[in-house]
Amino acid sequence: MVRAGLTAERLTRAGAELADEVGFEQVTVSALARRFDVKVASLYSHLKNSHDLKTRIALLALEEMADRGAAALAGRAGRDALSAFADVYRDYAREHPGRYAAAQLKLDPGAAAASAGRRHSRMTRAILRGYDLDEPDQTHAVRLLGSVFHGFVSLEAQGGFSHSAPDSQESWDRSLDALDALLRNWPAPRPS
Amino acid sequence: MVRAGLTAERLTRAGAELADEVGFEQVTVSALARRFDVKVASLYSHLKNSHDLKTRIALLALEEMADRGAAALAGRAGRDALSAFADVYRDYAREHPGRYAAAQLKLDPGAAAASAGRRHSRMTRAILRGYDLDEPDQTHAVRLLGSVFHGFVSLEAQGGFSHSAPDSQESWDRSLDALDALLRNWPAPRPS
DNA sequence: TGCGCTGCCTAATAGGTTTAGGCAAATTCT
DNA sequence: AGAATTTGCCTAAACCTATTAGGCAGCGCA
Repeated sequence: MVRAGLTAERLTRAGAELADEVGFEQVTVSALARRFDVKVASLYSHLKNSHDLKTRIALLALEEMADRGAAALAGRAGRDALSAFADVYRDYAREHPGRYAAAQLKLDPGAAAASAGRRHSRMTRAILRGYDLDEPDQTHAVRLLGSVFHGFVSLEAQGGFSHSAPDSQESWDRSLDALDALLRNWPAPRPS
Repeated sequence: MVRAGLTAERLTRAGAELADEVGFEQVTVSALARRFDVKVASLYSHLKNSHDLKTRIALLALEEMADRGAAALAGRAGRDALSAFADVYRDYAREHPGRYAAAQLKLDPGAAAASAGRRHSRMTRAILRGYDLDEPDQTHAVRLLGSVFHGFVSLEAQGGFSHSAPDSQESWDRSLDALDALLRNWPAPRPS
């Protein structure tokens, strides 16, 4: 009986591929076992449970996006950096829809702390170095940017923008123009 | 044997409550049957299948949000309308996390057409009447607003903004300030 | 060469999904 | 009212996923 050579890492990678193929929802310990031509129970020596698998895929996706983000930011600033960084999320979601969905998993505090979440917010903050914002406006802007990136990408993936003109690519470009203009001219809190 | 009086509508409403209580992921035909103290198979005269149930909950959530949105917009314009409308999504997601999650379900074309999706985009467009935007910028702005609303609310729900100052409420207010400023001063496409 | 650890297996339990077919309650007709 | 019919919930069964317990064989090392 030849051993399959299972490890948590290989399972996670295969799980990520599976997610991209059939959707993150359909990622199942059983399907993964089938893919390795192995009995389901065998996976439980490497994974705590199904949720553990999903969490690992989420962490992988967050790392991969962070890596791409870092590469995109290298040597860029201002609107250039903004655009390149934003495209990282959009492109990643298009190439790896299952992984992107995984990254939206609500992580428990332990996993969240071990995740690339901090890298993401640090990189977003780095983009703002090209603009003139002090705390706490910088944090507000980080959150706004994150919201736009995630919101646009996920509405687009949901099909929210399809079947209606103009092309969503155009809206993406113009939204980034708009964010760039906004960051260059960040408004003071309005008097309440 | 007393009849339970099941209907698709009652099941949908109960499913929505269940979603808010235990999370949309955990909404299951079995759990719903338990809640009505009825055998699982009985639900299949009212629901095509599990996916049908989820779709109905999603449609309900979209309708409810659209209703609230319409109420919020009545008699308001400009920044007031923007703020009230945005709060509809955020408040709804906080009051009804399971329903809000349901509303993110990717609908098949049939369901999407029958959904309140169009109402949502028409209302968002109505907000822009308080600003001076022509097509196609209006469409771009509609999409950007939708992205911010959904993105912020869902990152917040995921816990993305917790455990770090400042309060996410503040970022929400300032983001709306920013959007208001942006819409008042929507930039032309930058020369490429 | 044999010892032990590790990795994958069999077996079993529990719960969710879905279909087929039955009986009784509710509704309609005479 | 009583009979006929429709409808609603049930039993039964097949199948899938998740998870745990315990077994045996291969591989690494002495």
